[in-house]
Amino acid sequence: MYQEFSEKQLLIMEAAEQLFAEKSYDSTSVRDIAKAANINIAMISYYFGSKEDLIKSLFWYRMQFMKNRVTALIEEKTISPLEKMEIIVNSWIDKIFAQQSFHRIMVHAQLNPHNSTIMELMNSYKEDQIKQLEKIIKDGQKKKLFLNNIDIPFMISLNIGCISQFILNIDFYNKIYIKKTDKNKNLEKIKNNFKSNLLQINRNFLHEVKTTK
Amino acid sequence: MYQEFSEKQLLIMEAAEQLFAEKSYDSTSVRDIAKAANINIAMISYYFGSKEDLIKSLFWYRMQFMKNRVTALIEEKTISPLEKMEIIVNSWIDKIFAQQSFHRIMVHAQLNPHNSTIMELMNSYKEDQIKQLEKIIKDGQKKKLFLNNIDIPFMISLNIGCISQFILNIDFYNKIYIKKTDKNKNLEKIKNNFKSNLLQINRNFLHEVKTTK
DNA sequence: GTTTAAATTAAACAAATGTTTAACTTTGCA
DNA sequence: TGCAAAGTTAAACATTTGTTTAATTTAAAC
Repeated sequence: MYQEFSEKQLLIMEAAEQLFAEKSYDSTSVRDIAKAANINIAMISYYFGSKEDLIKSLFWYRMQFMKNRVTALIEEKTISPLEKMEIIVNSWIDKIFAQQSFHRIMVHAQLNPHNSTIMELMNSYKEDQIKQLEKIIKDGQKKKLFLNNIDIPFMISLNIGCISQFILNIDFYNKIYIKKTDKNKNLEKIKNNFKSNLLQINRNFLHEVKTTK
Repeated sequence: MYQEFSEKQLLIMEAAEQLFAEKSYDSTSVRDIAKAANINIAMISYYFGSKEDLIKSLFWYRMQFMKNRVTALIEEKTISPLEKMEIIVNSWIDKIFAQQSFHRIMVHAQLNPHNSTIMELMNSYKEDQIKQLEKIIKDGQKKKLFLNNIDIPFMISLNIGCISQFILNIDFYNKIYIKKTDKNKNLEKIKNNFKSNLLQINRNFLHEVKTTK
């Protein structure tokens, strides 16, 4: 199932995405979307069929970007399992940072699943993520680089939860940083800082020796 | 501002809580609540004034339970900073596990803030949590037990995010555990397992030496 | 320039929403 | 027993919701 979207459709989808992220799907009316996209209400039904089909299209569209295509990387033999893990975690952070609005909508959809199509898209995405990390960890365990008693479900909820929480409260944490360091860190700095922290956590958990500083 | 609730009010609030957690505040109609609580629609306005005031009351009621009263613990001199940190983190996990439905509503409210009263209740709760952890960490640093360059905002998003993610997807992770260990762990076991994992993470991050096993 | 399809519009539609009304039952107390 | 307050009810209220209609404009093809 491949789908192209016209410019007009993309315009509507992007207006809807912003509103869904701000006020949730349920609290956003088609009239809100029409106003934001500067189009007539009827155009939403005309182009997508219904409000429900609009968010389905949005999920389908954004998921293409979110999905990782890293099966080649995982099989790669010149890169160590630890480096692979770091590449995966980094790509998670990059993608979620790049798609903050959509990520909010995803969290919302996960919290209150009201559409099976969307759930299926998200579950397949989640399972992909888990399989990636799992393969790498098991490979590292086989090579005696990682501990054997790693709690993989925990490790995944640790990573996903931590990234998610940080994104959803980025303004809040930025405010704390300003209060502490007395200067406004820009987003890129915050992101890199976050990355190195999370990677350190993962290395420790996998039993890499801590590089004291 | 102290407030008591009658049995009837509690009945309505608990029915509403369940529905809000399942379908979100916006997707739950007063008719849904009335049906679930087995009362007439008008009773919600009668007892609470409005649907909005109902959820405000619910927040006020549940927040009393969520709030920690541990200032005494923090000042306590016979308990080490590390032990204090573990007590705090454990109490977070216990409380969120005990109030899963309400916790979902809190996450929702955080994602889509639509009421300033609720936001204020939640922010004061969040700030309390942060101050607790911060005091303990700074005390540990002064006593040379913890590293000095601890990123406290990161550590908080790590803990809160990880707990939150785990709770919201507990069915999902339980399914993974069943697939892996081939037996259904009960909730208490899962919780204790989660606790020891998260505490280990925190100890590592604070620079405690890893207790290899 | 005419014709045909696509795009756009304002208006209307039924259904669902939160809240209020006004009538009634029940309860507690003198 | 009588009475006032509290509790409860079904019905009605005005809005808002997503969607459809039917008419009109725009665009492209011949």
